[in-house]
Amino acid sequence: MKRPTLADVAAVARVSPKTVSNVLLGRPYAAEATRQRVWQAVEAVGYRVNRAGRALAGGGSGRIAIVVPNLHQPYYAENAERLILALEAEGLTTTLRIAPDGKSGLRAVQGETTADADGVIVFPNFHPHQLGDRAPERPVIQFGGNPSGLLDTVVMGQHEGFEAVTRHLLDTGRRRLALVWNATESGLPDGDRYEGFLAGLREYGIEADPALMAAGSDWDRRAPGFEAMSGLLASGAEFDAVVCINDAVAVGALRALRIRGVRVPDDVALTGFDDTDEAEFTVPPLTTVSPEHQAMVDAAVAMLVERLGGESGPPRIRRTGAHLVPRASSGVPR
Amino acid sequence: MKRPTLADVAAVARVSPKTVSNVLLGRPYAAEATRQRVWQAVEAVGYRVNRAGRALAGGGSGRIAIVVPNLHQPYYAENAERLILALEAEGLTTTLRIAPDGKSGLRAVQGETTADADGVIVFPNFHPHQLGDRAPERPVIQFGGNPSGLLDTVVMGQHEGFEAVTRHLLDTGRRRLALVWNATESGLPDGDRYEGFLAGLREYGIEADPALMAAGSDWDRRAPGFEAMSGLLASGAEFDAVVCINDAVAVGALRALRIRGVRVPDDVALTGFDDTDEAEFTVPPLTTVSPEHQAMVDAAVAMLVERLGGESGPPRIRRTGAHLVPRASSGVPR
DNA sequence: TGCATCTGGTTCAGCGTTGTCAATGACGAG
DNA sequence: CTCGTCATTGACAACGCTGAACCAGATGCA
Repeated sequence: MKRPTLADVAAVARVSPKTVSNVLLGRPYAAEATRQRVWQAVEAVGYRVNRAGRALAGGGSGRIAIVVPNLHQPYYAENAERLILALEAEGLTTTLRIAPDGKSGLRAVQGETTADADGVIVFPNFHPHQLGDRAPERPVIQFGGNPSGLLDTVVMGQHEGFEAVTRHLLDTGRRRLALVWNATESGLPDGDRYEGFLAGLREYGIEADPALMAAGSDWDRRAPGFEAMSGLLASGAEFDAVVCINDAVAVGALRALRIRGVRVPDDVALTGFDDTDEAEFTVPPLTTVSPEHQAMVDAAVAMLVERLGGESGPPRIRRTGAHLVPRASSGVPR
Repeated sequence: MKRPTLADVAAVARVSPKTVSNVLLGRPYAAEATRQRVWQAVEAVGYRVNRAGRALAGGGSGRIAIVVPNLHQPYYAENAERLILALEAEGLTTTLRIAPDGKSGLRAVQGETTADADGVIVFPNFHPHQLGDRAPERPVIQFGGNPSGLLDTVVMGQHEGFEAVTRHLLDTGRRRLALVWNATESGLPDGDRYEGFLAGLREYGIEADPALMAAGSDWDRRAPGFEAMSGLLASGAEFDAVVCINDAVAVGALRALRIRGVRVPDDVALTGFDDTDEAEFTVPPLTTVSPEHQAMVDAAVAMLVERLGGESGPPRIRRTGAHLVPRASSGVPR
């Protein structure tokens, strides 16, 4: 009982294999009657394309590579899940590639490790300039991060999100806001998130205080969150709120605060960014910003499908919104 | 600049394409000198196999489908990551399939949605008897869960793990142990985990108390953990420890306890199972059981590779160990 | 010396699909 | 009535690779 092929369908529909192929691919110039016969025959024999054959013949594999730094961080896992489901809904199949460092991420984007895919969606962990100056041949969509001008990119509402969370803290009476950040090349915060933070402060006429900024070594939850927060506490700096670059870091920071006996939110308020599942279940639940992940996923998949459909032109940027999700970790002190 | 093919390599090595193929596949009967020439030529032209071609020709796609119910639950995400990396180390590529319910899980195992894979590793969320009575044609490895006798299965140390955690609670003075469980068909706890729990109690001559058992609706962290725990608290039952079926459930339970003002570990001890990343960062950190995930992953991949290598015979079972990871959530009350 | 066997390699066909291009037939225009 | 045109379909050759079968030369053995 072998798997049926195009020829089997063709025999039943009394047309040539090529015509079946044409109908399946939605090519024009196929009489309505033929079209129907073919689809019925497909049903009848239970045909499903052999991707390998199609790929060999030049029709594309229908496979998309999703490149993530890891899966143990909820942000990546949750969005990988959304992407896989959204791509499957488009009839595309997926392959997940783990690229822990910038180098492997780059190789994946450039096709070295993703040769069997028609397109790539990448969570960037490399610096854009490493891409060289020309775009890759296959469609590559960058999911989040700062746009480089080389790749189609979905940009989340980082600026407005951080502005909102900053204002929220100021609105609720906090005044000395610390920052727990990822390490950057310059050693100082930068990018849209920081700009949003500054914009929030500006509304209250407050200056950012470098003494209240701690950078972790990585985006991983433990290193930057726990250690950076511990360092900040040890420095003796005084603050009544902590803005973290993301939820993972905030979870680490929360633990550091706890160990030191600092009460959240009574002594300091704490906020994250991403609205991952775990944020709802920390103790206390974490105030965060929802970057509207589903909208990001939809935008990424839409751009990819357009590119696969032959759309050309310069790299595009799609922006999605972000909104504050206030929870107890930034509650008003008793 | 097309991608080089076998023929290109063959031209450089001055042999036939087939010989190149043989060398690449590690076939016997190839002179050492030829072998070397071929490998050098491969290097020289930068050849990498075209999987589509190989798959079409019957050589297998080298692709393994990993079937998980979801990725937002850390247990699945973390192990999917380990599996992907382990499989890549074997030169296999992976495709992740999300099967939220038993039905889709079943279809994935039976090949309906994983036709392009040479083998499958599945996190079971279906009942074994649904498989019918004959094993699938492709290698399928079951990762965790209860062995059915139909699939190669990696069994984690559930019994010993739950026995250990139960004894740990009893050793530290707890006496009335509640259970927050997943829903089963019978509505009562069952399986190795429950047996382990009972075995632990038995050592202290304590009977399990049905009034202290709460079943959630799902394995997802929110439903069973939070709701089941809330229900148990509302029932007025008295207990000084809570054994949860896994970390995710424990995280939900922790929140329910917190909301009710129950202190952990002062009023009640709380334990999980899985040793997911988040267990280390809850407040307080969660006592749990490590099922030695890496050993499970290694066993699963080893069995799969053996099967791909042509090994036949009846379904096998590989058991891995488990050990207690004591943390503050089961600390001795002050 | 003659024949079987082994070693190292080749030739050929075909896997299932699609692109190219040619073929068929109907139909309207001149 | 003939020809050109258009809509529709089919024949054929690839795509890159591997299995089966085969071949040439070297070796072993009686």
